[in-house]
Amino acid sequence: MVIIDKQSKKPFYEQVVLGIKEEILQGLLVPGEKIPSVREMASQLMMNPNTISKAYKSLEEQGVITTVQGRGTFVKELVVSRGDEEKIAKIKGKMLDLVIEARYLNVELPEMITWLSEIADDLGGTKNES
Amino acid sequence: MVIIDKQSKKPFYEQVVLGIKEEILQGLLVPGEKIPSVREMASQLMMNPNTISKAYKSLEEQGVITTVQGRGTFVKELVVSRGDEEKIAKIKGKMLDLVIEARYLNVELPEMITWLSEIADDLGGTKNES
Amino acid sequence: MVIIDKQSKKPFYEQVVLGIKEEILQGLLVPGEKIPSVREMASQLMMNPNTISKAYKSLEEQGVITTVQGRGTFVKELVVSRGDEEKIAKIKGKMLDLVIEARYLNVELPEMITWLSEIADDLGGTKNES
Amino acid sequence: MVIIDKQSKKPFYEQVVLGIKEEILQGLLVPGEKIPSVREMASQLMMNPNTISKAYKSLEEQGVITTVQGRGTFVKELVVSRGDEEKIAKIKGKMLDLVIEARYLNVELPEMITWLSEIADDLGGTKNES
DNA sequence: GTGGTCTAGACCACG
DNA sequence: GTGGTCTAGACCACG
Repeated sequence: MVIIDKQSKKPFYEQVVLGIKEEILQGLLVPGEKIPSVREMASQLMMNPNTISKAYKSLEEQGVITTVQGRGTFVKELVVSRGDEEKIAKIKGKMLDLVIEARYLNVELPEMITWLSEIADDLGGTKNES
Repeated sequence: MVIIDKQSKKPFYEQVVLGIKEEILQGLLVPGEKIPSVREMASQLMMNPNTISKAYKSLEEQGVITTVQGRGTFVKELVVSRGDEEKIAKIKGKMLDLVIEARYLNVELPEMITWLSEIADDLGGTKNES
Repeated sequence: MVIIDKQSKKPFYEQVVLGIKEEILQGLLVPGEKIPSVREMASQLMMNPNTISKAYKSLEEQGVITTVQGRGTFVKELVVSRGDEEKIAKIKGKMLDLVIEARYLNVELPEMITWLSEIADDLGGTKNES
Repeated sequence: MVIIDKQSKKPFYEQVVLGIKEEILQGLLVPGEKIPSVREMASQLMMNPNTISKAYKSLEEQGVITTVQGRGTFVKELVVSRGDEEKIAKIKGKMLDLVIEARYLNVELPEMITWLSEIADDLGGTKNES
């Protein structure tokens, strides 16, 4: 169940997108599985259906889910193909920003590596076999 | 010299803030050193002085630089004191988001650790001696 | 309702900041309560929205209010944690300045203590129960 | 000897004005005493003579010192006559601002009264007899 | 409708 | 010349 932080600066729809991706990586959602309809999800999370719709559209564009008219929305096979070097560069850039901010909070490299490992554990190991 | 990506989603003033913090961590700017005036920086980066002013204000609030009475703006002594656990938690959260996105680009943990190390090198190691 | 003294040397946005803090301490604004939008406040006080925005930003950085995704701005739970000795020292310094000026207006210590008490009363006593 | 904090936000000339008033209240400077010339003071404090000049002008307008052409600058008799209710109201207003800020740093009334007493002691008691 | 960002341009105090 | 404040007005993302 995706959790929305209403206090967060991150837009709701982005939180939904990331939350679903996280559940897939964790194996809580498996390929082929049906996810709640826009309206169901909206009422579950107490949010505006438009917001959920926006999130689902984004996930569909990213190839993470697929919508079948009148049937529902389903998790797609997780195929990740290395390739978009531009997107990877962006992530690296964001990582640099995080490291800069962390330094100013007196957090050093070894600790950040520990964080990474913990996060990777949370997501179910390097290889995610469901 | 701070570089601004006019295409980036990140606000200009935040890019300036991060850019200056980066230069300090790299030792390119040292405590006591004068940084360009608001107007100079604005013309260098082809931006409005108000935008630079906003960045400098933010840096001052964060204790990174200090402004002296019509004389200019200076880099402060770098004192980082562990403490703000709330901010640290936020960074951890952003790290999780990055890892999720990275996974979908087929980037795994070992590679991200390598990135971290490279970034840390770029910033001059754990202890930054100028 | 915050009152702005257009004659004052104190910047408008600082007056707004202090005015809102005062209303919170007085219990006129309670945690969770929505405060007027930037535009509303601007038109109420006959000021430019940018000025109000600056005040709200400052209050948010100070942890006094919080902004929620296009929904508005809300008063945060009032948590004051002793700690920033540097800021406390600054206030002490300002108090010294006030005492010096007061002396030159023939106002002595007992009278200033009376003022303090009156002010504290106005703010609802030591413990402010809403 | 007046001390100037070059880091302070308070204008240099105001620091000089307050510093001299403080020394008079403390009895370190007594009526009739000659204070250093603008140039002397400027070199002592390592400041621009224009800044000292501005401070002396302000003190003269306030009736604190008097300048005799070719003779020098002297401390005047300390006559404080209650009267300017407007100025007193301003000080009260600033006191309110200080109390608000103090509250947000978890400093309560009794502590502020202690501060006041300490400050009054530093200035040589309620009645300053030299 | 909400706040966030940015530009343009003006005026000000300080040194 | 320096930064600080303010207005006016524009455009944007989010919900």
